[in-house]
Amino acid sequence: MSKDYKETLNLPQTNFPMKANLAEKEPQILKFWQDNKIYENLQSKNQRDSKGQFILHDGPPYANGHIHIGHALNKILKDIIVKYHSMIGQYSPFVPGWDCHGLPIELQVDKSLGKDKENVDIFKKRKLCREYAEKFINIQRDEFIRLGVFGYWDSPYITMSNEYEATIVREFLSFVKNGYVYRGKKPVYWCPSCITALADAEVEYAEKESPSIFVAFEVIDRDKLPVKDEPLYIVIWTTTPWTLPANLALAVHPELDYVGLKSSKGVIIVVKEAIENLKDKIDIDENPIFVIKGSTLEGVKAKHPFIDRTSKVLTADFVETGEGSGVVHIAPGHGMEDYELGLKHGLEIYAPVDDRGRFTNEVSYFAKQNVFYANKEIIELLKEKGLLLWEGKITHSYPHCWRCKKPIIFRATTQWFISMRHDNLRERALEEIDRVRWIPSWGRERIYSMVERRPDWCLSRQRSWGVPITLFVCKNCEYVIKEEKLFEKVIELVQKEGSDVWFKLNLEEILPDYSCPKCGSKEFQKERDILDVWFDSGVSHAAVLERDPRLSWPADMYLEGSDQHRGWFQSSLIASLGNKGKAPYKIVLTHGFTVDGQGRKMSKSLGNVIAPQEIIKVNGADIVRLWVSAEDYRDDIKLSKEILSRLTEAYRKIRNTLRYLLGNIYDYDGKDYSNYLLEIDRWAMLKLQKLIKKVRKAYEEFEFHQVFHAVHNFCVTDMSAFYLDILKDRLYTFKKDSPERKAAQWVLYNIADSLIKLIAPILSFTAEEAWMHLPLKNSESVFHSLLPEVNQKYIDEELESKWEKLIEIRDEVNKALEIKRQEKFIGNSLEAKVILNVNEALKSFLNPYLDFLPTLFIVSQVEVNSLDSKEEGFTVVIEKAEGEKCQRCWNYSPMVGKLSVKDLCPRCYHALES
RNA sequence: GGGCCUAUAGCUCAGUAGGUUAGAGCGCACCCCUGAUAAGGGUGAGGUGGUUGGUUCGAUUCCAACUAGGCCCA
Repeated sequence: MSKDYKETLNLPQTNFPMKANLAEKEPQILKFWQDNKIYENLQSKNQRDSKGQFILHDGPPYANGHIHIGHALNKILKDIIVKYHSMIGQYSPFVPGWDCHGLPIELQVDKSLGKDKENVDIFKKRKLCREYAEKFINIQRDEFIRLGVFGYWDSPYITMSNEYEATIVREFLSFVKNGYVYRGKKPVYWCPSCITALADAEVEYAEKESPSIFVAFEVIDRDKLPVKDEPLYIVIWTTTPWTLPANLALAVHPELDYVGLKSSKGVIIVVKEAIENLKDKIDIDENPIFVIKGSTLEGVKAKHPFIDRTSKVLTADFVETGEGSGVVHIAPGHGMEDYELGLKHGLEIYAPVDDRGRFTNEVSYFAKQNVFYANKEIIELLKEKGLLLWEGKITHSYPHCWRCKKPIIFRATTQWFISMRHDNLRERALEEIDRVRWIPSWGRERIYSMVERRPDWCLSRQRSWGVPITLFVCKNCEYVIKEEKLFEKVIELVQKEGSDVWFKLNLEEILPDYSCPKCGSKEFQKERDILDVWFDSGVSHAAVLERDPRLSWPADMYLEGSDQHRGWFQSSLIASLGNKGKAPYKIVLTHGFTVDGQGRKMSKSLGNVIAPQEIIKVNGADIVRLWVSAEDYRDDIKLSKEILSRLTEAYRKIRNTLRYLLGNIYDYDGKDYSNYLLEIDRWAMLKLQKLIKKVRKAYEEFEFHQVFHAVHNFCVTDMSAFYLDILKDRLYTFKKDSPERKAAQWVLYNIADSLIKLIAPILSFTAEEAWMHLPLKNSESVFHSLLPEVNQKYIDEELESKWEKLIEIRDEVNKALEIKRQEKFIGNSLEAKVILNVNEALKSFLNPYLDFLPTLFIVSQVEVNSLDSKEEGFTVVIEKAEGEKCQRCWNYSPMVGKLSVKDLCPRCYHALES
């Protein structure tokens, strides 16, 4: 019976466990980071001996609900960037923030108040909103921390803090002082029953029956039209007759063909496509007497059907042929498109309808009537005037109030705006857009075209939970008070007490006996509207970048989902441009949205939602982080069970590679053995340099999926399947202190050290855990070390191409071995002897490697013979290895049995000599 | 309906500045090992490059349309 030599081998030893058990391990590492102030120390270290800085400004998530996978994606991407920059020695502080004001929270609070919401005063309501936001800030904070995201979690920025609110007010008033802010009218959703403006989120669409009528507008000037004596009409179609009193224009599509049709009333003009539809409704001759382009109708004047007013024909691209007449009646005070067209052509934003949905006194015939009831009478009047061509009913989707469920109206009300024209704001914004680096590059196109055609920024909301518009307006002449003293005082008060103070503030106390500089009146109205929340987050550059001593203005980067081209990127740009004249960011990086395995959006109704909390519980936060890094974020980001399981496999491979590296350097002494390297060791060092180069470049260019693929490939192909497999023999069987084994350990240490650092920004928990098991390290946390640099000494193109050739030969040998294995001729490759028949060129190439080839192929013997012919390449023959199996190293050798210890080969025999 | 974007093996990604048989890793199948062992190694099978047209001697790579999907508007 042979002796068990296992004890004489140098097998790997490490406490770094194979099984990650991340769900349990990660909280311990979090505690390690907290207890040892790893993040804080990192910041002060990098601030002290900084190699530059990189400021990534956090876009504040809304403090409402738990975080979802999109939040996780966003914060982890930011974290990877911040950690990378920290690990190249740059000062890269991360101050997280939360967006706290706004409708969704107010609605939640309203909901919880139930019927009480009508009676509760504004201070109480705002207090409840504040508490609601606070609750979710705390929840989300814990969830972000759990993901391993580094940052100043104890001192984030909060848009409802007194200081932040003071900045909002200050920035707003600065816009006022600089002349950007004006009061104008704009149609908003309005519920006449609840007597309030509604936000988009409060509008529900439901089926409603409405009148459907065709109305004739008599043409006054017919110079451009080939009709002389007959009456001539332009026909419109509408389902809201009540908007006719506010009609100020007619719109046609410039590109479409319009026709003149003979009818019993005279000639009517409609779009050509409408003939089919109209022939059953109106008595017409289907053969047009003329055809003209919509554009030629532009400027034609028509008579309002029942009001003494002229409506001019305008052209607009939004006109459709659909069910109507191809002519849209335009009431700028009662429709969004109408409004924009009205603005463009300088029409009055006219909406003679009061809070309760009744016509005002200026409307003849229908004053004081509810608009919906007036529909009928308007139709009657049109009939009387002979201008109603057809009347019917239509059931269509119509907006309703989500509270009272009644139909709502679109009604122009007075709002506050930032003018995009003042001081060339729009042009300057476009110029700034071109100075910013957009990643991906199409982001520039997207925001550019949005800014190019966006309307003025409507700043006011008729709501409670937000920062008030802190202005007084003269009741008599609408003059807006802009006294420096007043502004200063308001800012000071908000800074001290928060923006609640506005609602109890009295003008008399600040400006006693003040009278309007314009009209002398002493009556002033305190504005009750609040600011759009986009203004809140838009000024974060001023509230945070500029004022937080840890940060500086402008930011190097803003990083959010691609929806923010319309949102925060734009509000921040405009807010910053108005008061500072420049964009608050140098780079804007956007990512796509999380979708399921089939590329569909995640939604509760589809049941394809995967919560980050679930992944953390089952797989660990590092798997979430690995997912973020593995996916190309510029596109939509897919997440599915299968993707997670693939990632978990990949994670295990990386982890096990680390474990094996650590296991084999347990007795490494830290000395430099680089002079004892074998050629394969230099090859391994070369591969490591290539990896470092590739990974650093990928981080630098924000292409993290390249990091994942490079690292994974390195672990699988270069290490596990090749270098580490070949190295086993040397590590296990050579004398513990032999220079060959020590040289291998020196290489493994280099690889382990570098690999841990390279993955740290992504697999932060695992990297820190591995770092704890790395001997001879010089910092307590991996994050206090710097990423490895490429060592040019090991870049050797010639070596690389030589080894490509050797690996090619090895692949062929493996194929031959596999055939013999399938035939059961051999099992373990060490049972084989490889005979290579090679041509002359290959022979001289292989000559220096003759002794090394068995190691390379992991076989017991290799014989290299010359090919008889002058053929290309080589052939491989597999035979059984000669001699007996050494019981220690398992290599076969004819010498086994010939030594004093019968079951050992000479190499092991000598290795065991003391 | 409009703007921007995406579409390469079951999965995640490469790649071709248009040119011979489109790559990698994972997964899968089969085999080996049992001294990385809820590990490790080997071999192999997988792609009409979303669809349809066009430009070209030649297109996965350029153009257009369509389809599917995403974001933002209407």
